[in-house]
Amino acid sequence: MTKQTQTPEGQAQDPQDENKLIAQRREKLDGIRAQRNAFPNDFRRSNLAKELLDAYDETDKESLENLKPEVKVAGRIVRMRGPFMVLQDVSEQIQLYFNPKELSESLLAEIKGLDLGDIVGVEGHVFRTGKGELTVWISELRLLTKALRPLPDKYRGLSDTEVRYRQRYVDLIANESSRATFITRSKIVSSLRQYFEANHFMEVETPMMQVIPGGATAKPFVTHHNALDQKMYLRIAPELYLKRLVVGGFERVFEVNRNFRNEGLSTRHNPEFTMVEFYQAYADYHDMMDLTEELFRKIAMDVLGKTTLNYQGLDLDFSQAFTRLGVRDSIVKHVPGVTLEQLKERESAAKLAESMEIHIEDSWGAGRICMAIFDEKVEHLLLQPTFITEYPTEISPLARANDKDPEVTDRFELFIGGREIANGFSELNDAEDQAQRFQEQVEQKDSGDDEAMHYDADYITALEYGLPPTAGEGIGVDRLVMLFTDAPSIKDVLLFPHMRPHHDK
RNA sequence: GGGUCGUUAGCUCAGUCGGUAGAGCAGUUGGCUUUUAACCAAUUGGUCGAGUGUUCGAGUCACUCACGACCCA
Repeated sequence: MTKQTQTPEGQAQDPQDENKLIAQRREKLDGIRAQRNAFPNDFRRSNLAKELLDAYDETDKESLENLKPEVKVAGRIVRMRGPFMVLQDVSEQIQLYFNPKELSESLLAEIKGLDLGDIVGVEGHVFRTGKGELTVWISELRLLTKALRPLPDKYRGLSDTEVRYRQRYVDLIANESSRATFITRSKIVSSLRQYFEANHFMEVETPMMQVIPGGATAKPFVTHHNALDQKMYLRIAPELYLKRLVVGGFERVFEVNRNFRNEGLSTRHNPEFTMVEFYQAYADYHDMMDLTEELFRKIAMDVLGKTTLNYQGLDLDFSQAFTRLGVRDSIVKHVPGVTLEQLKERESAAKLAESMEIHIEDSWGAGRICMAIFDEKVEHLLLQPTFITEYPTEISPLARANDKDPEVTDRFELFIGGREIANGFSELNDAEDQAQRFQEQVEQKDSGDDEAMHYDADYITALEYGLPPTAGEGIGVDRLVMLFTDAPSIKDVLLFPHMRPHHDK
């Protein structure tokens, strides 16, 4: 918008901040400014690079010489080699060629003044070079935007992870693999939407800023509404709002959006992350598990064209039915020497946890102790897609208790590659039971658990109007994308991951 | 929060035992002009993350801090 280096007096503000490469480019830009509009916006292209590469894929050199298709392309110059340049647009890269002997002096000067990173509009005809590469023979070229900063290494790209995350725009210019990751992410989200829409789910948007944060056990971010002089929270989950909508009669709803949890950062956690959360009336958690399998297969087919993939060396197959296993059964299966009997009573479960050096609290029941054992000993072993079911009621305050065993709920979590990917359950739709469970959460909060839930009176009121028997689920989109893009860190699938700010600049 | 490793030119990286800071790419100049990391010749470019200390002398050793990566909790 403004010329950063120039004060009104024309003095350089911060000369030592400018390296020589940038200074040279600024000089070129000043020269252009003196002659004409340096940032014209009247060039319109006729074709994307990929359209041309596809259209003439099978056309040989001679046929192209007869056709001489006239085209206009636009994009960023990412490589120069003698009379050749490579232009990169959103779709692909295409080579440009100029013959210095046939060009006007002014056009030759325009080309000579180009730097890597500049954005140009080109007119010319498509031909094939001696080596067979489809190329646009430049007859006209205009600089559309001067790039003031040099690009990373043309061959090795940008590998500094910190710069890749902080300056994603540079990463996207320089690294094809990064572009591919985010294109895949977009396809996955699109595929999700298609699936839910095809199955008569309605997409909705519910509050991201909430007065009572609910729907999950997590620490929220706190903010403040000035006009209302009111404390507000960034949502930790949309769950309670989505179920209000099912009460209202929207029997199938879904939302793809951000949640915010005030936790540490890791290769699996970002403070804001994307979930798709969905609810279906007249369905139970078995239906949700079936739906999940179907959804994963669709996404795999849409994104990869097959139902198998390799994640960080691990072969995954979504075509087979996912294993379904209770929490206790999974412990018995994966931890040698543990019996089902040991896990049923609090006393024996606590003893077992102690022998494993797993920290437990006095207030915890057998179920919660089992979860601690599961988290420590089993979760990371669940590599192939596995639904773990029978979550204890004491840690599932929004889930429907099992009809036969009220100590556990009709809930599941999906694990793939040793990580939690999804969480779903038959919803608790008994308003009185829900009120009591909220009350227990409040007691836990009072006794120091800052992740425990608030009492949401309006949600109870909604349930009192009647929530039809419903099941719901949330799937972590970032972790899903990690699987499909073989990304080791969540930061690789977030365009702008949260980074600690630099202080010394 | 703890541990390990990293931070050197615009980018990617070397830098030996503590003794004048290097390469490739990018840039500049010239040549070449249907190349493929184009090529040939010449050449510019450094607050060695920040700071303190040890030393005659620190990119190098010690400590503190910042940021990042990985592992652990």
